[in-house]
Amino acid sequence: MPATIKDVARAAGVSVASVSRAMNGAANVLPETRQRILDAAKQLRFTPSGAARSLITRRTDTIGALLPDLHGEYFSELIRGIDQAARARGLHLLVSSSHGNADEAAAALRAMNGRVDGLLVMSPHADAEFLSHNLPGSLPAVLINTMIDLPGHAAFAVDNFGGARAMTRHLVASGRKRIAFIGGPPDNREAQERLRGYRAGLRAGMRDSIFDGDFTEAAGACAGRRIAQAKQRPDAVFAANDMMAIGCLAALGEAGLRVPDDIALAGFDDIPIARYLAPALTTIRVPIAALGSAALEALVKALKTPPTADNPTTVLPVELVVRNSCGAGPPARPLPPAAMPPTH
Amino acid sequence: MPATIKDVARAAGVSVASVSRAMNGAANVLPETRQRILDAAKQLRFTPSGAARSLITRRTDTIGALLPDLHGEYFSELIRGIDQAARARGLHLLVSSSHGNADEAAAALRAMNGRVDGLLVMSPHADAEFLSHNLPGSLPAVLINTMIDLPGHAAFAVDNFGGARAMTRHLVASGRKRIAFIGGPPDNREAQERLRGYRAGLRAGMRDSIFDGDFTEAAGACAGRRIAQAKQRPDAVFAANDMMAIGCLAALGEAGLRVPDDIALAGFDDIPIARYLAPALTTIRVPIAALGSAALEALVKALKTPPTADNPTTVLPVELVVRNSCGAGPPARPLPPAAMPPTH
DNA sequence: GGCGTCAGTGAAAACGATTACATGCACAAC
DNA sequence: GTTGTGCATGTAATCGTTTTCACTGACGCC
Repeated sequence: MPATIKDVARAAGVSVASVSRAMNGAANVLPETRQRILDAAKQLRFTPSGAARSLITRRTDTIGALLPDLHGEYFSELIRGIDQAARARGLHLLVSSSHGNADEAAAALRAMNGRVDGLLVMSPHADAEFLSHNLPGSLPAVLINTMIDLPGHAAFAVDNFGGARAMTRHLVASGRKRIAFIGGPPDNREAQERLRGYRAGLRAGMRDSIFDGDFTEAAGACAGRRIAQAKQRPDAVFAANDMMAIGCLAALGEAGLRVPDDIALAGFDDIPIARYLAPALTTIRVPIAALGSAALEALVKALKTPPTADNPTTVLPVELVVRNSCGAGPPARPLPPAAMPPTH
Repeated sequence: MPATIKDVARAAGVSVASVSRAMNGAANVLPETRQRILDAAKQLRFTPSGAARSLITRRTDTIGALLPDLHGEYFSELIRGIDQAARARGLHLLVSSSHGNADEAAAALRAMNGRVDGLLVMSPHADAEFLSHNLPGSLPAVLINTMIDLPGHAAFAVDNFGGARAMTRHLVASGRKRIAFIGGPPDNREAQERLRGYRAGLRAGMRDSIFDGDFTEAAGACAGRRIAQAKQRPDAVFAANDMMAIGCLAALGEAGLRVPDDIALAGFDDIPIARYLAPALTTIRVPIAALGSAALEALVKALKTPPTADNPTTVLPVELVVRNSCGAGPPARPLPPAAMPPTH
């Protein structure tokens, strides 16, 4: 049972009001009294209860993040970006993840009520109807990587379409004639956008050639094997994400194909592994951490001026990173980058 | 302004007590009344305030995690393990990270008071004195990766010493004669333990050969260059973590040395990149996610039976993963693993 | 000396839930 | 008819803060 403000008041021989004033640095407290209170507080190891405080102040200094999954690089980077921006603002982070179905997601959403000042929502279940039914009260929320437009809520996404189109055009421009595409999960928004971008990037007259995938390495390997055995073998493969490109690379290697000489390979995401592969993977760099930061900044803004009527979905630009796996990259192996902070 | 329990009570024509009972599934509520209340609640989109509720129930169903840093694989895996165990227990996660100094860490700790039921602490500042001064009240806490023994708190760590010793012994056993070690930051607990393990693993009579490092890729490259030029060149390098091994590998390659023929290379951590390097990196697999899960489980236990007097620091075993970079691994490139869940 | 000003402090009302206790009612038993 | 029992419901206390308002002296001014 931690000490309460009453205990401190009693110990210092003052009222709880004075303790509150002294702790929060209000001006109108006699220096001597303040010192007495502070001493008592320190001795009792008093820490104000966040629950009680936020009940009355109606602020929690916490923002909630509803995330789909905690696996892999993507999440790690995203939460890093969010945390960085949050810390700069003195905000805490309440995370909730991996909701198998809409009901779980709804429960998570409701559990956040009264514990957070705003919400960052990135969930496959977060369509307009879901949110309008389950968002408690008028809690400010910012949407991440969802293509829906919900009035009153800002939204951020990555330019999956533009990136995929740029990559496809790059492969076309470097002389590849038959470009295969390994797709992501059919119900995944980002996968859909990347597929769309791939199609848009093909030159008029080029036939598309699509292999099923699900963003996993195993799916990439499976597609790679099929590609290696295809009658009219493609001379380039564009995987909808880097993990599938990795799996594909292994399969192509097993089939005796050389990358990039026999066949070019490209991915999407630029996960850290990408530059260490042999050959280093040409891919699209996605500013995941920036996505998180931008979303949080927007949320903070929405916290101050609640009802921003319009909500343009902000699309963050991506960057084509050309490495060796498509034959057009720098010849040498990558040099180590500038100093990085220790990992742990 | 979200609807409160009073609004629901008024709408349903009952008292707040009945609303509370209906919402929490208490038995003694007339089915008809309950339905009326539930309807009103749904229509008003009522969600109980977490702050108010936890103020009176003295439970938050949330645990706080005080982490040193959010960079890289290590954190990502740790929080994944924590989250997984937490979700299985119906607990939420409040994360706080990157405290440059002890004061910031203390502030973060105090901010958690009243918002969490227990604490997972992994912080360079978390020594016995810091905790006994700043841990609010008698908040249950579990320590991660700190070597201190704090009465009343369970602690978990990874067997850095045993792992480093096992790796060194493996290199010795495979015939390497001069084994160099690239160390981590001198003030880092884990780095110290790994260095100790390296020394313990050398055969009697072998001289140790230590190069400074700081867990970054750049430091590994720097050490690699010095190693390549050494008068009595080592025939094996053991880097205190994988990132440094990666940097070292690049530097050795630039110097014209072949791994593992001219020189063996080993790392520590088994980050995902490790198996994709050319050659694939021999390393020590660290069960980071399991570390997080185990710590959370222990915390949950401490929540139920508060004052467990004894607190043996539980050391989680690590695993030697032999790949090609030390010359003793399997010849082929790794096959893709079994299916993995999508990353996003 | 009476009176307004002001600074320091305390008393008490919030905040939104839970829950112990009281109340009222219906029904059965005597 | 009185009383006891039990159930559904309401009343009010409670959690630990912040904050408004009232109070008390001290002080300066006329």
